[in-house]
Amino acid sequence: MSYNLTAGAIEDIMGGSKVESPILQCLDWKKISSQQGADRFRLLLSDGVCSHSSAMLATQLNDKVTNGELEPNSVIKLDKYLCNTINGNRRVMILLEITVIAKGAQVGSRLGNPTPYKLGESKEAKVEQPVAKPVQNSISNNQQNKPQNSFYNNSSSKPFVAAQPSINGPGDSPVRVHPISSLNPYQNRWTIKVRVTSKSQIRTWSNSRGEGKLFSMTFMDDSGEIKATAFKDQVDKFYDMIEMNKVFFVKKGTLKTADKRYNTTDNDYEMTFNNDTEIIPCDDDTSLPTINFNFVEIGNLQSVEPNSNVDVLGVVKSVAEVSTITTKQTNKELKKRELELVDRGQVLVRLTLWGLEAENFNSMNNPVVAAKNVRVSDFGGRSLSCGSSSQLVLNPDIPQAHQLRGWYDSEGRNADFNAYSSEAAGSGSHSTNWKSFGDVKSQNLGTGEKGDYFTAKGTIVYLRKENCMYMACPQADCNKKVVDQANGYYRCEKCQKEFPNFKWRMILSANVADFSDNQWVTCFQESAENVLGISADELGKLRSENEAAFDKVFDESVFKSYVMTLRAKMETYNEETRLKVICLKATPVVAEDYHKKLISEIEQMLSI
DNA sequence: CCCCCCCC
Repeated sequence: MSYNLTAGAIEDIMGGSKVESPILQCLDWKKISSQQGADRFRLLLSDGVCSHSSAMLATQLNDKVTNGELEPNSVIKLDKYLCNTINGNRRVMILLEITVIAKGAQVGSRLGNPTPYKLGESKEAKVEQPVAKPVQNSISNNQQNKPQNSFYNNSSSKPFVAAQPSINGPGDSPVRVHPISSLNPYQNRWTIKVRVTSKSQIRTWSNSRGEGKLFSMTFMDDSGEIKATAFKDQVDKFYDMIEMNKVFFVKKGTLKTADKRYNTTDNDYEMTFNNDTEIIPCDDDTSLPTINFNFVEIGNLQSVEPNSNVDVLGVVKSVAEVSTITTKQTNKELKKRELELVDRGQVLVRLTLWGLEAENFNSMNNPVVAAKNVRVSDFGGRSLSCGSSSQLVLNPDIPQAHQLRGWYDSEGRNADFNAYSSEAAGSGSHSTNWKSFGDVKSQNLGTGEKGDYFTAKGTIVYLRKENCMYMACPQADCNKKVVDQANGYYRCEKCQKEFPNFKWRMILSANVADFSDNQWVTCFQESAENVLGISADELGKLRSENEAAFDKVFDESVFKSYVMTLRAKMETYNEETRLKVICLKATPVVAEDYHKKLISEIEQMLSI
C-alpha cells in the first residue's frame, strides 16, 4: 500500500499559496498545555519532502488525538485549514477539518525523507511562484502583526476580499475579511464579516465594582462562532443596530479568553466591544451560514443532564398569559410566560420565557419554534427555560420544521401528549424515561436515595407461580397477610381482628427480558393483574378449584410483551444489599405506539 | 466591567 503525499504542499502553504485538500503525514503531535484547561495539540506534519511543526489542531478536533484516531504516522487530508502569520514572518497553520486516510499503525513509518521546513528555503531550485510571496503593503495601515495572508480554505468561491465598498474609505484598498476562527487577543487589526445568530435582552447590574448595562450576542461565519458583549455606551450605540440574523462587518473589539462557565460557543475567545469598535451593516445575506441547531427530541430530554443547554424544535401547543414572580434571592420582580411545546414523539414540555421576551411573545396558530440553547431543568421531570444566550426562532425555514408543521396540522393537533409536569412527577414523567434492562446494570440504577423510575419494554420469560398470592386482610386499607384459624375465620395481626373472609393479594416474581438483558421484577396486585390478565380474586378461585386452569393463566402469559413502569432501588435484607425492581404498571405493547417511538428514535439518530 | 438565567 502506498500513500501519495502532496509533495511540496508545506512549502507552498508556508509561502502563502492556497493548496486544496493536501494529503500529509502526521509524524507526531505534542500537547500544549494551557491554563484554561482546554488542551491544544500541535502537529508535526510532513509532505514527504518537508516537515513542519507549526500546525495547530482546532480544539474541536482534539478528540481525534484523544480517541487514538490520529496517531503518529497517520496520513491525513486537510479538508479545511487556515494559515496565519505571527510576528510578521512565522506562519502557523490551524487545522479545522481533517480526514484520517490511513491510521498510523497501518502506515507504520515516516514516508519519504522529509527535512524540516525553513522560511525562505526552497527545496527545489525552482522559480518562486509570485503567489507564494507574502503580500506586501497591499493594505493601508499595514502592521507587523497583521495576518498577511490569512485565508480560509473552504470552498473555491469564498472571497478573501470583501467586495463591500462601504467599509473602505476613498482610496483605501479593499478590506480583507478574516475568519472568526483566526481572532485572538494578540492581533487587533482585523475585520470579520458575520451573521448575528443570537442577541440577548439588555440587562443591568449593580455590584461593589459599580453598575451598568450590557447585552451579548453571537456572531457566526463559515469558520465558527464567537460571543460578543457590549457594555454601557456600546449598548446605546449598537443595541438597535444589531439585529438577529443580519450580516455585519465588525472591526476592532477586545478579545479575551472565553469564560467557559458562561460561554457555550466552541470558541476559545470572546469579544468585548470597546470605543474603537466599528459595526457596519452588510446587505450580503447569502454567503454566510445561518443559525444552526442540534435538536434534542422532547421525549429524550429525560436523558439530558439537568442544567445543560439544548436546542429543541416543537410546535407551540399553548401560550400562557404573562405572570409575575418574585425571585427568592433578591426579591426582584420578573415577568414570565409559559409555552407548551410538543413534537412527534407525542411528548409535551414546558418552556419559560422571561422579561421582555415573555411580554413580547405574541404568536397564535401554534407556530413551530426552534429554541436554541435553552436550559434544561429537572423541575417536574424536565422543563425548559430561556436564558441570555438562548434564541427562539419562530417557524424556521428548515426541513424538520416543515415536517413538524405537517404532522401537527394533520394529526398532532388532536393527539394526546405525555407531559413532563409536576403532577406527573410520580409516574407520568417517568413514562418517557426509557431504559433497557442492560441500562439498569450499566447505569447503576437504583443506587440513589429515592430509587429510579423508568419505562422499559419487556417480554415475560418466566413467572414464578409459587407464593405468588396470599390471603390478605379484607379491610380496604389493610393488605396484611391473615392467618387461617382453621375454624372459618382469618386473623389479621395488624388489625387485631378475625374475619370470616379474606381477599387475595398478589406478589408475582417475573423474569422479564429485552434485547439487552433480563431482569427479575416484582409485580404487586395491580401490575400482576395486568401481566396475568386476570383479577387476583378470580385467580385465587382457580387456584383452589381448578389447578389446570390456574396453570394455564401462567402459561398463556409467558412470552407476552409489556410496556412497564418500573422502580429500581437498592434494598437491604439480613445485611445483604441488592437491587430490587418493582413493576408499578404493565400495559400490553401497542405496536403502533411503540413503533412510533422507535421511528422517532431512528429519526433522532439520523438528524445528528 | 457581567457571570443573573430566576417561579412553581
